Amino acid sequence: MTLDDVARMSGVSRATASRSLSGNPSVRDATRLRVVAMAEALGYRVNHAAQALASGQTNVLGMVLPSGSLTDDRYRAQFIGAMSQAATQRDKGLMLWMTGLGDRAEPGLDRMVQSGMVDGVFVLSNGADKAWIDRTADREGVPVVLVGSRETQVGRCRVECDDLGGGKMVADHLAELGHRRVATITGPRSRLDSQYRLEGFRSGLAEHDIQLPGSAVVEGGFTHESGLAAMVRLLDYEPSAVFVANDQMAMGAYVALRGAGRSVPRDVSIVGFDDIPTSLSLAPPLTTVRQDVKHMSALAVDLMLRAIDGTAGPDERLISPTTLVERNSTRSLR
Amino acid sequence: MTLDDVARMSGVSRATASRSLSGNPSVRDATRLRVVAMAEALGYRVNHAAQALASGQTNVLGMVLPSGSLTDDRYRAQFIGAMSQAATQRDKGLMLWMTGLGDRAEPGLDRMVQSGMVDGVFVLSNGADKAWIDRTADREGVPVVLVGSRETQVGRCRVECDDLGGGKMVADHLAELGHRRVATITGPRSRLDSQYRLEGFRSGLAEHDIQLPGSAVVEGGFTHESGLAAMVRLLDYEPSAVFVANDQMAMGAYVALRGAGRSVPRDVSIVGFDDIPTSLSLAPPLTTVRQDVKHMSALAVDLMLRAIDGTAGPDERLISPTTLVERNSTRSLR
DNA sequence: CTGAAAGCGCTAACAA
DNA sequence: TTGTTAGCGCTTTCAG
Repeated sequence: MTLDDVARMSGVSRATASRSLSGNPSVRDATRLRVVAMAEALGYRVNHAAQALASGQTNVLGMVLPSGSLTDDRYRAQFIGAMSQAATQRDKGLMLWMTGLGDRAEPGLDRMVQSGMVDGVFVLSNGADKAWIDRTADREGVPVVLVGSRETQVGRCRVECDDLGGGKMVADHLAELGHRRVATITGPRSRLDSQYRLEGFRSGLAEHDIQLPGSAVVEGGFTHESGLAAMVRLLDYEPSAVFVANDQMAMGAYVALRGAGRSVPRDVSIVGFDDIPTSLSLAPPLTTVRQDVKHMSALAVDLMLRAIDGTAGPDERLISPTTLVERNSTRSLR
Repeated sequence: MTLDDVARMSGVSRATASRSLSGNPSVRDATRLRVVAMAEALGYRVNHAAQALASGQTNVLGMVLPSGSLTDDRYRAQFIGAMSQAATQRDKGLMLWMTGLGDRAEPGLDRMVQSGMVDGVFVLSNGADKAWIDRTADREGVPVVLVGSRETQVGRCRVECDDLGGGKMVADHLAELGHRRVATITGPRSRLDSQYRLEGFRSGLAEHDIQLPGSAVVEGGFTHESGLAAMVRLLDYEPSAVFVANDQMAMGAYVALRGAGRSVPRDVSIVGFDDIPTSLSLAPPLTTVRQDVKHMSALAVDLMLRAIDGTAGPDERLISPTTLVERNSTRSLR
C-alpha cells in the first residue's frame, strides 16, 4: 500500500496524489477529493521514513527531562502528559529522553538528535545546560524551546507562566483577608522564577503598605524538605500568613507547622504556587496559584512548530497567565 | 556530511563504509578502523530517515500510557523514566503517547503507528485494550509488549513482577513476626496481579496455619481512597497486621488508621506492595514488596528487541523477582 | 492544474 | 573482503 498504488487507482500521477494528500491547494477539488477517498478506501498510510527523507521533516519532537525521577518533581511530571497530548493532537510524535544534558547526558541522546530523529527539542530543566542548548540549537540547527524552566542565561524561545502576576495575586489575596504580618519561603535565589514570584509578592504587598522585612523571607530549594526546614526557621517570626513559592515546599511547611502544634489556617494561612494535583487533597486543601500546564504545553508545541518553519523569533517568550485558586489553607482575619 | 563523504574520504565504496559503521564482520579490520576513524573525524552521523527507509527499521520504540494523569498512578509513573533510560542505553528512541487506546485513543496514535514511526510498542495499561492490541500486533504487524500490566485476556509478550512470590513473602514475614490475626486489602478482583498477590499471601499463610476468613479480605481499587475505605471496613476485624496490595492503598490505610486513633505499627502492622518512592518517606516508612522497575524496563526493552527481530516467542512472559523491603510499618509481636 | 523525473541518504542483494 | 547496483516511498522542482 504505497502512494503509487493510490495514484494508480485514482488515475493520477504520484505527484498529484502526494499533493492531494498533503492538502496542496494547487490541486483541483474534484481530483483531490477522489484521491483522498481512494486513499481512505485503501487504508493508505504515508510511510514515515520516506516522507521524512524526502521532505527533510520528521514530524517528531523531542523532549528532554533532566530530572532523575518524576517523583521528586511533581510539577515537571505534569508536563509530560500535557506535552504528549498537545503533540499528538497536532499529529506530531513526542520522543522522550529522561537524562541529564551535556556531561550528564546519555551519549545516545546526542547521537539521536544529530541524526535528525527530531525536528526540534523541548527542554524541561532548571539550569546549567546552556552549553548543550546552544550547541544543539546553533551548531546542529535543531530548534530548542524551553518549557517552564528558567535558564537564566539562555536566550531561547521559551514558555513560562506569569510568576510576577502570580506573586502579586497572593499579596492581594492576603491583604484582602486582613493579614499584615506575612512572610515568604522563596525558591532558590538564583532562579528567575523564584525572583519573579518574590518580586510580584513584594510589590503587591507594597501597594497595601505591608512590610516584608528580611527576617520574613527565607530561601528554600523547591523541595518538600527545604520547605519544612524553612518553615521551622520562620516560626519565630510568627507570621499570620506565609506565601510559599511552590506547592511541594508548602507541603513541607504543613508538616513543620503541624509538628509545632500550629494549625493551618487557624494559626497561619498558607498559599502555594503551581497547583500540583495533590494540593487539592491536602488537609486542608491548599490555596495556591495555578499554572495552566495544558495551556503552556499547547503554547510550547505551537511555538516549536513556528520555530521549525522559521516563523518564530530567536528568543520569543510566551507568558501563560496564572490564576489564584482559593481553597482552605487561608483564612480571613477580619 | 553523508555516508558518501565518509566513503570517499576513506577511499572505499559507500557499501563498505556502511558495513564498517554498522559493525558488519565481513569488513577487514584495517578498513573498518580507517572508516570509523574518518567518520569520527568528520563528525558524521547517519541520517535517521534514510537509514529507516532503506533498512525498514526505525530504531524507535513506542510506549502507550493510557493513564490520564501520572499523579493518580505513581506506580506506572516510575516506568516512564526507567523505560526511557533503558531505551536510550540501547540507542533506541522512545516515543511516548499518553492516551487511551481504541475508542479512547487520540486519532493521531494510530496514524503514527500505522505509518511505521516505531518498530514496536509497549503498552502500560490495565485493561480492556485487547482489541487495539490485537489489531496493531496482528494486522499492523507491530510487536506489542505489555509492561507491568495484567490484561487478562491478551496472549502477548509481557513482563510482570512476581506477584505470587511477593504475596508469599509477606505472609512469611508476618508469620515470623508472630502475627496470627491478619487481614488483607486486595486490588480489583478482576485483575490478575490482585489475584496472584492474594493467592501468594493466602498460600503462604496456609503454610503457617494462619486463617484468612472472608471477613478479613476486602477488595480495593488500587487507589488511595479505596485503601482508606477498605481499611475502615477492616477496623471491626481488629487485625494485628494487614497486607495491602499496593502502596497507594497502604497510604490510604495509614490515614484511616490514624483517623481511628490506631497507631502503625504499634496497633497494627502494614505491608504494602510496589515500593513506590514515597513509601520510604511515609511516617512510619512502609514495609513493602519491591518491584524492580528498572530491571523490568530493561527486560521489556530487550524482549521487544527480540520480538522485533523475530527471535521472541509470540507470548513470552518474563517474571521479574520481587523483594521484601523491611521498614518500620511492621512490628514483632513476640 | 498535472505529470515526468530527479533525487533524499542509506542498505542489501549480487557480483566480483 | 569489497564494489556495483538497485531500490526503500516519498516530495519537489521543472515542464507542460
